[in-house]
Amino acid sequence: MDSIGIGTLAKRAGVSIDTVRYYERGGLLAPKARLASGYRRYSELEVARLRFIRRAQALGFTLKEVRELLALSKKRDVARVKRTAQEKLRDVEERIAQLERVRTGLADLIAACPGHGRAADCPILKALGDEELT
Amino acid sequence: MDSIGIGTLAKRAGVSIDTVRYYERGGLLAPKARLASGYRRYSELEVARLRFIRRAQALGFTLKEVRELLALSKKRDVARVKRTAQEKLRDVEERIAQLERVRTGLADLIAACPGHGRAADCPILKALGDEELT
DNA sequence: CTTGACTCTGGAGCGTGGTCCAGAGTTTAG
DNA sequence: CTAAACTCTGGACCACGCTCCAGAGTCAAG
Repeated sequence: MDSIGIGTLAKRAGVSIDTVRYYERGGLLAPKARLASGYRRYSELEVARLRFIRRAQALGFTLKEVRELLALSKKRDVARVKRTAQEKLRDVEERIAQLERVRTGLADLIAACPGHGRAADCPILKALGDEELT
Repeated sequence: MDSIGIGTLAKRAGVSIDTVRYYERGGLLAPKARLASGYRRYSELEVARLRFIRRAQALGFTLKEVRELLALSKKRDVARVKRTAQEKLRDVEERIAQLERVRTGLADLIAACPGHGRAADCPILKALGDEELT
C-alpha cells in the first residue's frame, strides 16, 4: 500500500498528530480513506496539501484564508487566487509600514535620551506620560 | 469635580467600558479614585494613558508589552528606561525583517502568476504546494 | 500470541483580547 | 420623588490555533 498513517503524515509535514486532526475538524485536510478500524490513511497528495497549509500560514494567511485558498484551487480559479495573494501582500505591507513608524519613534526617543540624569530629562518617559509615541 | 466616570473615559478614548475594566484587571489602567459607592473616577491622566495603550496596540504591541512600557515610566530609572526601549527597538526590527521576508515571498509569487489559465500554471499554488519559498 | 507502538474519540485547557450578561446598587435630571 | 441612565461584581462566552488527556481499541514485529 502506498498510503501512510497519521503519525507518518504528521512527521513528514512537521506538525503534530493533534494538529492534523485539528485541521480535519476545520475542513482543511481529510484523509484519503479509513481502515475498518477507523484509522486514517493518507497519500502523497495529503502530504503536499498539509505542507501547503503550513507554507500559506507562514506567509501570513489565517486558517480561514487557507481554507478559501484551497477551495479556490479546487475550482482552478487562478485569477482569484492571485487576487487573494495581492490582498495579503497589501496587509503585510501595511503592517511593515506601521512597524517602521514604531521603529522611527523608538529610535528617535532613544537617540534623544541621555541615559542618565533626572527623569524629567528623559524624552521616553515624557512621551509615555504625555501623548504621542507614534 | 474634575474627575470623570468610566463611561465618559471609555467614550473619550474610543473603547468600551468592558475594555477599560479588562485593562484594569490586567494591571494596565487603574482609576484615580473610587466613590464610596465603588464607582471608578478618572482624571485626564487616565484618559491620556488609555489613549497611549490604544496607540501602542494599534502599532503592534501586545498588552503585555504595553504593560512593560507603562511600568518603565513608573520606575523613573532613566538608564533602565533607555535600555528597555533599545530592546524593544530590536524586537521591532526583528519583526520588520520577518515581515519583509514574507513580503518578498508573496511579491515574487504574484509577479510570476499569470492570473489566468490552469491551476497547474499558477506559481502561487505550485510554490505553496511544493517546497521552498518561506 | 504477546508486547509495544500506534491510533481512535470526545472533550478540556491555554493564552490573547476582549464582549456580554444578570442582578443589584447609585446617580442625576426633571 | 421618580425614572432613566449609569455603574458595580463575578463569571460565562467568543474566536483562534493549537495541545493534551483518558480510556479504549488496533497494528506490526518477534
